[in-house]
Amino acid sequence: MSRTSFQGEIPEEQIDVCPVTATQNVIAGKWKIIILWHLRETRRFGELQRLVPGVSKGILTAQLRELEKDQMVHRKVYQEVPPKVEYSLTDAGRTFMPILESMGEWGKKYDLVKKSRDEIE
Amino acid sequence: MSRTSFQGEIPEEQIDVCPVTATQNVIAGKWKIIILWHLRETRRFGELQRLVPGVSKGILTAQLRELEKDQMVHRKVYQEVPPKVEYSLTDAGRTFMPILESMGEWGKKYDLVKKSRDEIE
DNA sequence: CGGGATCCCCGCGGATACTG
DNA sequence: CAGTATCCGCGGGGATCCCG
Repeated sequence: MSRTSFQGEIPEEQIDVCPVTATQNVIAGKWKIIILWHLRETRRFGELQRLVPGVSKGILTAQLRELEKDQMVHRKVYQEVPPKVEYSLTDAGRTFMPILESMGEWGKKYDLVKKSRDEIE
Repeated sequence: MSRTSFQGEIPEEQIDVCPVTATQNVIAGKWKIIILWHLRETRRFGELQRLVPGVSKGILTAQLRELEKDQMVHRKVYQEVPPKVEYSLTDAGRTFMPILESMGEWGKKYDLVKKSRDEIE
């Protein structure tokens, strides 16, 4: 009777066995991809907020904290007044850059395709 | 009638000028990446549901519909009983495959790094 | 300047039942 | 087999206020 598993039930050991899903989990979050993108270069917090249009402080902080926890982003605090914090990519974050660049390239071409199709319709 | 000028108005499509964000919008959705991944090969609906552990029929359908709308996935219906539907990648979907493969590769290495760090702590 | 703490909302995802 | 239709809940994201 306990042999049948319900939808949504996944054996613990099989969670994240798929590398693609593991990656998905890291970049899941409305702003994470664009944040990582702008972190090609070291950025200060306020700078980052200006670069990512539409995000609020609170959410930007939250997403950065998660990226930190996932060891994608490094946070450097300068003990001075007024406060200064710099965000940069970790090693793991840097190895992800080629993917982000590919996504950028793909996004450009995808946009062109979509627009040409929209003109037809 | 008073035609409102374009001053101050931002055309919808210029909001997403950033190609990376455009890509983000396409793959946003809990299951889309792993779905696309399994669509390297043409798959039937039920097959897809077995390959993506944890997703329900309804949600799987919804995500596939969105991918269809974004011209990433093609849906082929065979008019027969019992019903048979095959999903495959469109041209746009196929051009996205290299990125998914990179994500898979990255996910493997990322997993190793995380596990080695977890052992230390 | 770079946050933390709260409150709130809505929309995504999940469960179940039904269908051609 | 491959879906719809419907209800529901939860949590991610947003707004606002406060703070060192």
